[in-house]
Amino acid sequence: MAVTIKDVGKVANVSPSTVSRVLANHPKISEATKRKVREAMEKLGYHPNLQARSLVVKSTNTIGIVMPNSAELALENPFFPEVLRGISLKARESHYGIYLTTGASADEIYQEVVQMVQGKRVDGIILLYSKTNDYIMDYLLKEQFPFTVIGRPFINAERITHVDNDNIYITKQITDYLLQLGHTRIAFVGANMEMVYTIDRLQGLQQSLEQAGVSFDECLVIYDAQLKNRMKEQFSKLLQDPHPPTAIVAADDFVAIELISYAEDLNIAVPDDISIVGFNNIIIGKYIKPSLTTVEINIYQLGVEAAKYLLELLKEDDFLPRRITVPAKMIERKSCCRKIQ
Amino acid sequence: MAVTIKDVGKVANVSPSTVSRVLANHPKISEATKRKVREAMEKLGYHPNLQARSLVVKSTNTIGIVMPNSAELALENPFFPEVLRGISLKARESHYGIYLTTGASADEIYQEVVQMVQGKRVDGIILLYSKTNDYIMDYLLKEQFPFTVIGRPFINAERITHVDNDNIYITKQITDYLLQLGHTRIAFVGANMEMVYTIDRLQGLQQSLEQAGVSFDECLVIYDAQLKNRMKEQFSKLLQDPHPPTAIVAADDFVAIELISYAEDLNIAVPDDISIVGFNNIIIGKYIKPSLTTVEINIYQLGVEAAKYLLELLKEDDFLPRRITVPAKMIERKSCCRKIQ
DNA sequence: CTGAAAGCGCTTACAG
DNA sequence: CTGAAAGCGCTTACAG
Repeated sequence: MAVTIKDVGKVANVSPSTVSRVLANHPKISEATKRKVREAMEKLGYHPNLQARSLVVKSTNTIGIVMPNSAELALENPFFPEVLRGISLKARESHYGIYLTTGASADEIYQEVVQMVQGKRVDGIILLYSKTNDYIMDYLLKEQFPFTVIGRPFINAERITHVDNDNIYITKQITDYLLQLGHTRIAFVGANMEMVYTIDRLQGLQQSLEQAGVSFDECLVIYDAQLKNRMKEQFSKLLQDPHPPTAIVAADDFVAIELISYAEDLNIAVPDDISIVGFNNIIIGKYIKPSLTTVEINIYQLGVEAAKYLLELLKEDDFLPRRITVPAKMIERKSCCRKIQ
Repeated sequence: MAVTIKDVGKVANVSPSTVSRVLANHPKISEATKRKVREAMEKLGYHPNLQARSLVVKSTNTIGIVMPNSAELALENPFFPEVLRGISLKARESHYGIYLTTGASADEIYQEVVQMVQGKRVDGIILLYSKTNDYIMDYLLKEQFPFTVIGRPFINAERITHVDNDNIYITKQITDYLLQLGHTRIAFVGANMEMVYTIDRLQGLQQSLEQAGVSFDECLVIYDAQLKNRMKEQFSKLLQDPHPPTAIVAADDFVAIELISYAEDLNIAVPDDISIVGFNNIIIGKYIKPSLTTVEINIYQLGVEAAKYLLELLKEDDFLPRRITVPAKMIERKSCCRKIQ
């Protein structure tokens, strides 16, 4: 059915071995026979069967990407396509393909990863997120399977190559900024304590407050879990605190925009009554009113670096684990202002 | 190195053939030896090599997804993750994996598709978009390679299984709605004539106008190409028309939101001075002011159906091409109102 | 119910 | 510079 090296060998009057060698552009094959063989390929419309090659060379030239749980709406935000764009760039440069995980639950994802790894579907894996309690990472570590992580591994970080923003530092900067605007009651809304980046950001917040001698109030942290479809309620409750916050650090721009909308409904002015800052710098943040102060975390770059180092790791035997920090930067717009006394 | 069926055969005292058969849960193998073999697998941590299996059964159990050109920022919008969620669901149900195209240009994508197909990396393909001039579709058709399309194929639609909204109809409905609000000067902003869905939507607009005896003005169509970073300029130019539009159909919610923002800058009130309707029903549309009237196109469902029919197509030999229409529905919110005389 | 053999389409020492 | 042979890890007629 499909045309194989045998067929082109027959046409070119050489052995299959020779065909295989010109495929690899082996230096010891004469130009003459290379030409002859290539003509035959052309004529027959030959294309190598990648599966067969993979089987013998024990490498698939594809990298597996583990996406977050697709059941969650986390995917609505543009993190995913953007990081994929970055990964694609590097993968393409090295002629690697991309295989995707699709699981809707942590267990399903785990099963798929095992399949990828043991089924020899991919040469390496990029984990698109880092959770506190991740048996996928444990598994890959145990199998000594090549992988890199976007985010900070909660444990074994020194053994795992990962690329991340300095979430502690950038959130400290943001908080410093809010403090400097006179805010001392600063809430954190949308905290998902399963995600390591949340932990880091909260820590940055606390560090900043501590350094400024402002006490950190646990009540001002609104967790993701409490939020499920009840953000508005939680938000108005927050505002009824005897000492309500005058500034909010939102988990991401989506949360921020939602809060801004509720504020309007509740007759709270942003930024006059309450300052709000988001994360991720989604395009729309520029267009809403007030335009959103946020953090550019360079998602694309996170993808690029994660792929780049995975590929290096696949090439070198003596690759040492490392941490790559992608710069994040506050984008000051109009959703924060000086606290009004 | 890796454990193979030979190894488990040895441990279980059976031939490799038998191991292979219990792997396939072949009915003619006795329960006793099945148990024995499975124990051996367990003990050795055996996992089948999918590559090897694929090579002989000539099927990879993976579907290829052709994404739009990743160079464009089209990916910022949540269409992609959402459609992927739908495809994933069906793929997972049938134990299919997902292989992704990553090309940054049409040519690159074409090369990757050829690789997927000829390299036997995937069993079938889902095209995530439909363009007017698509040599990828021609190629797949010529190769008789199984594929489905999200969107209406511009040519050969009757030979290609595709899933789409009825873009003509829904846009006609939207336009009827605007007409009924008293608008007769209706612009269309962000038209990308390469995309078949744009063509259909424009057609729906025209049909509606025609039916209402309102003349269609070519000048009120603003093309994507003219828009590159100059939407604000184009928009204000549009408003300076002797007969400026009082309503706008935007190519998608992103464009709509951007327009709303510019309107504010230009001191034009939405919806009082100008009504705006978008497409896709992105989450944020609910939260901006004014909340966005838009069209729910059921992206997730588009993905589900595209995958479902691709899988059927792969199973049946006598599968007939068909068109699946996913319902779209206008979501009326606050960005449109009756024309003020 | 199970095994021996051939083969999927390629690569790669080994020889010459 | 090139070919014959073995082998990657599996499946599947064919036989018994």
